[in-house]
Amino acid sequence: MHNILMYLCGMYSSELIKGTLKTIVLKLLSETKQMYGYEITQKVKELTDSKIVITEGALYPMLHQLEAEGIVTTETVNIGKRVRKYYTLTSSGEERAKEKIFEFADFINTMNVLLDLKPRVSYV
Amino acid sequence: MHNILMYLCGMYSSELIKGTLKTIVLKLLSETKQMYGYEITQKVKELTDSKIVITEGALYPMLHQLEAEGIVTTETVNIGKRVRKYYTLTSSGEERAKEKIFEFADFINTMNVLLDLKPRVSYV
DNA sequence: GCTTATGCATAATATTCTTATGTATCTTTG
DNA sequence: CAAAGATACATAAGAATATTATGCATAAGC
Repeated sequence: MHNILMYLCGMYSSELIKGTLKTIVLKLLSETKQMYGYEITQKVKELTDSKIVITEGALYPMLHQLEAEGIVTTETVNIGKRVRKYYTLTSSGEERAKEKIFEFADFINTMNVLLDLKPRVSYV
Repeated sequence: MHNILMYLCGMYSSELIKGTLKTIVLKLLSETKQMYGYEITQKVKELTDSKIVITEGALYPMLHQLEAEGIVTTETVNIGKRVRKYYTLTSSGEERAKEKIFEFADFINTMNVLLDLKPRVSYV
């Protein structure tokens, strides 16, 4: 279904989203301090009107990777009989988040030039 | 080298570029009517100050795929004893190019909201 | 009670790119 | 004039990153 409708029913062809997951996660964590996986998926869905939907099969391995790299630390909390795993940026993680967001803003500007889109994006 | 320097020496972490190759190629073809592969790699390098460098290992298979899908047609031209393969958008290819560029502009806007970047990008 | 939502996780597969390799001609430069 | 670099195509092996499918378990809504 490669027509105008696909943009109304809330999906990008998946290849575009590829590569932005880490940036999105780091941005959310840099704003909210502490989030758990499921919360991240819902927040992204909400903020993008379901245009970007993060799958759990992509998110959880990514979070584990960030933890292994020392970008985030985790805290497991019991909610009734269920478990919630909260993720928090380390100080090096906050640095990494800034870099990633700056990089993305710069990338967008480059793409705008290439595709004749306007105007430029700034991240301050 | 995850620091500010990597943005000056002209490289994005490769995952960002992933997914944008088809959009870039279709955009260039929609402007220049007729281009050959090597020309595309050089044009992108030039327009982006070497920030985006398309590798041949990615480009040629993509062009072949576009041809198989009827998005482009090819014309082989002899330059001396060498061969050049020119690619031209079909009419359905021109339609596809517009869709892809529109989709990307929309994606950028969504990401801007998500990442608190401003302002919005418009493609008219 | 049954369905949906919440919440974690992993494995198999698909997609898309990088890196490496191969072939061949043309141009520049010491 | 020989070597190096640029031009021009192509494909294969491997890496990275995502989707889809599956699994388990508790909580909430109807």
